[in-house]
Formats: sequence, structure tokens, C-alpha cells
Amino acid sequence: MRLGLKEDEAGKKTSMQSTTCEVLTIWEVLGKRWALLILKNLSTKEAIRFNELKKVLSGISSTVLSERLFELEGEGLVSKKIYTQIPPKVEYSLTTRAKELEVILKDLGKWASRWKYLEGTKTMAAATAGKKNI
Amino acid sequence: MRLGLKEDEAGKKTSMQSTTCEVLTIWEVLGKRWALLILKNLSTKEAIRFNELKKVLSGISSTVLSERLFELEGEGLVSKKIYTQIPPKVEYSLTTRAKELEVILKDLGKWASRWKYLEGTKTMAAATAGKKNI
DNA sequence: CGGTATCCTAGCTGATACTG
DNA sequence: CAGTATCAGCTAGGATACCG
Repeated sequence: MRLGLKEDEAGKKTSMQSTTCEVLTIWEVLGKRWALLILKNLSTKEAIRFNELKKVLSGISSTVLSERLFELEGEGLVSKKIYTQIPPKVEYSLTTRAKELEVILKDLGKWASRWKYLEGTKTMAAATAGKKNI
Repeated sequence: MRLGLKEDEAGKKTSMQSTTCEVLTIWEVLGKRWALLILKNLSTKEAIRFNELKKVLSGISSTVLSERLFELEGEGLVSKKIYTQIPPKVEYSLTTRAKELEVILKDLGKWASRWKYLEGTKTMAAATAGKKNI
């Protein structure tokens, strides 16, 4: 199973980092592509279904979405409600834990936008150099 | 140049996401491996030299360290002080912006550890399933 | 509908070797 | 010392096809 393997890696990577900072463990999950978007979209709707989510996150594949959702659930950020029926129906929603995270993320967002327009300084040199491949 | 290409990607990736959330742009940089560690180590020392940093982050290669440092500089999180001399000497340090980020990161860390030991609930099922490959 | 299994590619990463 | 160029391995991510 693919997920199993991933966790193993994560374990390997964090093994030498987790001692340094708790944040890194979370980062292993949140830092991954789509993770944040998923959380964000989940926060707008109360509950959302798989394909609905997939539609919103245009570009993501079922594989990855499923994977991220699984990881997020493992971290206790997302809860899954399964309706055993045909056709299947599964609803995802944020947990209390994730709600708390939202606040922090919002702070991060504020921080990000606060500095976004102040790049006219010396740091701009590097930024520009990077954007337009020298 | 390798760095140039990376920025292009970042631009491409965020193009459809940045409108959704400012955080994502930062995440493109912070989410990358080593980025957080670098920031963390920079915060302990006032200023640090390239190889010194490389030594602390045992496992990282010059290539990646240089790359990350460049990206972080582009985001205005790290400042570089070059001493034109032989042998070369370059010191890296955190910018004011990064100092602010630290606070947020610390909150994130608190959040992370606060929940770390409460995984004995239903969320544990998924967590366990993930950790030990079913 | 909601996933999982499989294959395949792109890009991140790290080791090595080489400049200023 | 502080990188950069180059090469090679590995893995995440996407597309497809197929079950419950």
C-alpha cells in the first residue's frame, strides 16, 4: 500500500528533525501539496463530499486527494463520515483541532500579506533574480 | 540556472492558488525540506556562516543549502552578508520579517504539541492505520 | 460515488568535482 | 571557504483503469 510507505518515509525524515521542533512533524503533512487547500476548502463548507472537493481543487487527482485526506485524518484534522449505501457517500469536515489551526494559519496569512508589498528593498534583488531566471 | 527554473514552477503552481490563500506562497518556500530547520538554526545564532550551517544540518548538501538560502533570501527571511576576501566569508542571519514569523511558528509548535498526546480517540484509528502499514 | 492499484514522468535531492 | 555545475537515484504526483 502506498500510504504505508509514505508514512515510513515521514518517520525516517522526522526522526532526525522532530527532536528539534514539533512543528516539523506537522509540516510533513501540511507542507505537502494540496494539504492547505483542502483544509481551506473544508473550512468554507461545513461538510463536503469527495468529488465535490475534487472539483473545487481542480487539478488534483483522486489518488492524491485520497492520500492527503487520509493523512489529514491521521493527524486528526479531518473527520470522515461514511454513509454505507449505493452509491457511496462520504463527507469530510474539519475537526476541532483543525479549527484551532485555522486561527494560526490566518495569522500566517496576515503576516504573509503584510510583507508582500514591502519587497522594494534590498531583498528585492534576490527576489527578482529568482523570478526572472538570470 | 537551476534556481530560475524553480521559481518558475512556484509561479505556475501558485498562480491558481494564490488567490485563495496568501499563505500558500510562503508555503512554497517554507514547506520545502530543510527550510524550517535553516530558519530554526539561524534563530539560535545571531549570524552563521555557510559551512557552519551545513555542519549543523548534517545531511544537507551544499547544493540544497545554497538553494534554500537563496529562496529564503528572496522571501526576505534571510539576509546575507558577504565579505569580499580570500577565503570568502558569508554570514547569514534572520531578517525582521523572519523574527515575526518565528512567533507564529512557535504558536504552531504549541498547537502541535498540545494535541500530540491526545490521539487516543477515534482519530487514532486512522493514525495507527497509517503508521503501521495495514 | 468514492476510492485503490498500477504505471509513468517530472522534479527534488544529494554526492562529487570543480572554481574564485 | 562558499558556492556552482553536473550527474544519478528516488519519490511525489498525475493519468488511467478498475472494484465496492
